[in-house]
Amino acid sequence: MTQLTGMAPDQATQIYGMDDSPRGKLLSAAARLFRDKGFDRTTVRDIAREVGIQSGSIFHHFPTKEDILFAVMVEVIRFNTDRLRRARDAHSDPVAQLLALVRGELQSIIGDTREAMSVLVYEWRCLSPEKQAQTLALRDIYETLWLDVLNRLHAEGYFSDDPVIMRRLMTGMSSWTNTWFDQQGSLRLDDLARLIVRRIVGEASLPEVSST
Amino acid sequence: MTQLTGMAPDQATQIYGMDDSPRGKLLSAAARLFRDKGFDRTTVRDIAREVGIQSGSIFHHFPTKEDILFAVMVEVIRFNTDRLRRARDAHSDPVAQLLALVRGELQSIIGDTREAMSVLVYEWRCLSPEKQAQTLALRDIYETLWLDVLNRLHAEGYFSDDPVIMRRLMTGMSSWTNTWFDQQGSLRLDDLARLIVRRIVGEASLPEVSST
DNA sequence: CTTTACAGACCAAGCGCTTGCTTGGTAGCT
DNA sequence: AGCTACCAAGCAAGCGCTTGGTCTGTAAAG
Repeated sequence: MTQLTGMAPDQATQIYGMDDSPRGKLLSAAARLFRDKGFDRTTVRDIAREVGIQSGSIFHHFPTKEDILFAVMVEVIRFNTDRLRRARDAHSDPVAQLLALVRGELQSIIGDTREAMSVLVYEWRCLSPEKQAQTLALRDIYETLWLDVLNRLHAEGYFSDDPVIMRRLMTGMSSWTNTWFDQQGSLRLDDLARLIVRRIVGEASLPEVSST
Repeated sequence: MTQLTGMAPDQATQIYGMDDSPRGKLLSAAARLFRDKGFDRTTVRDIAREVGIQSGSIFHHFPTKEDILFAVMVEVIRFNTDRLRRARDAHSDPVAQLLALVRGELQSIIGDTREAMSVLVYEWRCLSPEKQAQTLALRDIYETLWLDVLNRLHAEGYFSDDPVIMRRLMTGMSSWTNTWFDQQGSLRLDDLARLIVRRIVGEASLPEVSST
């Protein structure tokens, strides 16, 4: 009666980028719990209960609890790097590209992958140094996407300050939104994205139409 | 031989705003450990070892481990609210006031109280709901300081967007600096403050002289 | 078309260790 | 005499993880 594969245990509260295999469901549940209670306060028994199996059965899928956290992080970085790459490639104008990047990042932070993203920010130090290094390598790819666009904007005179520092200020603005942005509120994600871009390129003309 | 009061156990690595009483030393050590390892991964035995006493003796000063975390947070909010109030009162021009606030906040995040401040951001959910509410009340006072100045700037036409949202973007930029700012690096804290203020009020004239 | 083999998904029980915290008592200062 | 600061020992609970076994679906072998 309790084969996980064949049935929907509670609701299929599944996080984007994670499939509906036993492993994927485990990752979705773990991501949500890690976000809500933190990695350390989440027990393997919690995760097991959420998915509907015994705590010991977790270790049929992952060697350690830390590996679950690691898998969540790797999965979400990969997924969002892809998303950002697609968003950028949809435009040629660098301002439009920056707007697309911001929109994509906001989507990941307050949209479909918000659980896993906030885990990425807040549970970083729960990883062993080796796994931290591996995650960092993936993050570098992600950051290169940003710096390419920002460097071009800088070269074309859209702003005068150091692009690296501008990116850091943007990261701060974006990642903090997970503490206050209300999906139901009157501020639309797209408007917020424009607001942030305007902090960087000033009141220069922003394209009117929006696209994915 | 091991009375904590009468001797310096390691070095007096003491955090601003916390005195050199047994309680104060405990809080300083705890803040640093909480920052480095996180609240949950820090054991009362860790804190005790750092201070040079037995783990059980901790509970002569605090009823529970959570109360240590709570005390760290209350102490640092109080200290930094005072600092910001003084910074604001040193100026009458609203742009200069905003700059002073940003400088003060950066000082708290990457300067003297950086350990305790990052605990405030990252270990928030380790508090019980009641204690969270108490801390929130203190934070409201802190935030009112900001909104008063931002509202005035808004009214005087220095920027056109919602002051509340501007403050949130600023909070993000500021708090994120604790992940990247290098005290030894070439970027001075004061320059960073000006950079941030310029994101809000644009290229409007910033005062040249700096003051505490 | 059955039989046999096997791997993936899971259970029931529990081991060894760490954790926050308690208890009962002592040393020194005022 | 009493208070503050501490020690030495240890308890109960919870933790990550292990072990040995069961069930089920799939697929090749006979």
